[in-house]
Amino acid sequence: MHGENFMTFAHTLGVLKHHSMPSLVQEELERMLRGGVFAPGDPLREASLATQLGVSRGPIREAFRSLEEKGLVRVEKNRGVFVRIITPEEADNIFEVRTALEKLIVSRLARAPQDLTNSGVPELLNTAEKLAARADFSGCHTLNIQFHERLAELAGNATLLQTYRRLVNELSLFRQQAHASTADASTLRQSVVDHKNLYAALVEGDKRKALRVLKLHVEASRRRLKAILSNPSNGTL
Amino acid sequence: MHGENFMTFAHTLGVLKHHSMPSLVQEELERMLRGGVFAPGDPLREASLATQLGVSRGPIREAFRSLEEKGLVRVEKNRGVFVRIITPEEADNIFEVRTALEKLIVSRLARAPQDLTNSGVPELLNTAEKLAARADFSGCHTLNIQFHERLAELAGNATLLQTYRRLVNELSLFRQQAHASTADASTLRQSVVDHKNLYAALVEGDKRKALRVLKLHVEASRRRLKAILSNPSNGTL
DNA sequence: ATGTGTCAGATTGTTGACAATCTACGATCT
DNA sequence: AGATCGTAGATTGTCAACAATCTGACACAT
Repeated sequence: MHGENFMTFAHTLGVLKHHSMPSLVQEELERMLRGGVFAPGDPLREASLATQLGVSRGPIREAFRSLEEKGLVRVEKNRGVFVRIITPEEADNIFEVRTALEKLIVSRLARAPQDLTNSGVPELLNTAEKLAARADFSGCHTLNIQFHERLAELAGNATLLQTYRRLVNELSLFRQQAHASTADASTLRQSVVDHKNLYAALVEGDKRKALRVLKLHVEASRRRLKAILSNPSNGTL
Repeated sequence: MHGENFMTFAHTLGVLKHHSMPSLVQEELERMLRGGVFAPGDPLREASLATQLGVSRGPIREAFRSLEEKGLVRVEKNRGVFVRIITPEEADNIFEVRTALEKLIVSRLARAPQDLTNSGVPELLNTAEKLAARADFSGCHTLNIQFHERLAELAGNATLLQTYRRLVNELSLFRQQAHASTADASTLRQSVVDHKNLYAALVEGDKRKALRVLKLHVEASRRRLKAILSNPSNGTL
């Protein structure tokens, strides 16, 4: 009880100490953008957001600058900032770069399999498997994304992780825009299988095999992306 | 004469139309950061920069946000923003990611050699060769960087280009910090030779050869980076 | 009808002032 | 002497007001 209070206290203390108002605003806006609160191309009005979030326009404008650099919004001088519209072609570009980074992630991990012990990845995969069986598609999809993110963390290269996150962020914006549902049972189940195979290859330190599994996994994803490209509404990423 | 005036007019018009004050401030600060006006870890004072650049603190703060996201400065709440210090280990991390991107760049170009026609790359390389012969090390080094940048542009993937630029930017900050001189004759000459070989392989569409040349080129760079890592002062990138 | 000019409202761009916080220095106490 | 506290100056964080710009509608001329 006491400890719990202390934890929350320490947490709020940390928030106050390190997170400035603009960065909190930025995080909230990112949540809203990823969550699909805004439609693609929608204008983000400074005044409205300011009153909505209980701050003045200054912090909002600062957050906009970060979000622009992150590729989540587009800024037009004297006109406003808008939710970035990611075309299927751009999504494909982002996807290609992300793939290059994932190759690097897998290469690094296969070279240092000991980093995977006590990483919590097997538990993650088992949970994902259960959720897939239970037909909890949204939850399973979240865990699948977490799997890749976790590997990026474990690769032990901060720049790699940061760059990877940036691209995933942009892709999630596209996913939102494309109304890509995540409710395809066989796709999700296959993803979990791929992930298990990939992880197995990594703990064995078998780099070639890991890269081969990754390649197949990524190609399947890309096919689904291409499918969305040809049929704009309704798809599965 | 008339046309010249029109060009400059159109240019200033474009600047006024698309570049806001904060973005101009940002570009100027980037120039200063890359140019080594500040020492690593130096604080960037809002008030001083504001008067120096003739604007108020608002635009400065907005520019800071972009620069932070770009990885050029570090922001500490209530303490200020500081020129980012890139450790040799971080530089190595950045270098590794950049290498992964360059592989992708080379792969794409080898797959579409027609994009290289009328790209101005051969002229670039010839000029670099002349400058190397003339012992204009700084100029040659600039052209060598332009060569890689040009390839990144020609690869035809906007995300790839943007990500690549970001990493090169951070590395140039490190180069500045490490006092890495660019005045090594044999290194520069070898770089030009590597670049010519790489370009030749690309126009032939020989992907395997291009990747092999790139690998050797990059490994040489990495060796120089490692040398700096062990002997902090004075090195050549 | 089409195009042009003007004007009001809305929105962004910028500024200066004020509040909150940090830093450095010196006074005070042990 | 050394440590601690408190205060003054400097610096960042936030805000509200003002200026510049854009948008859309309406009147007017062609």
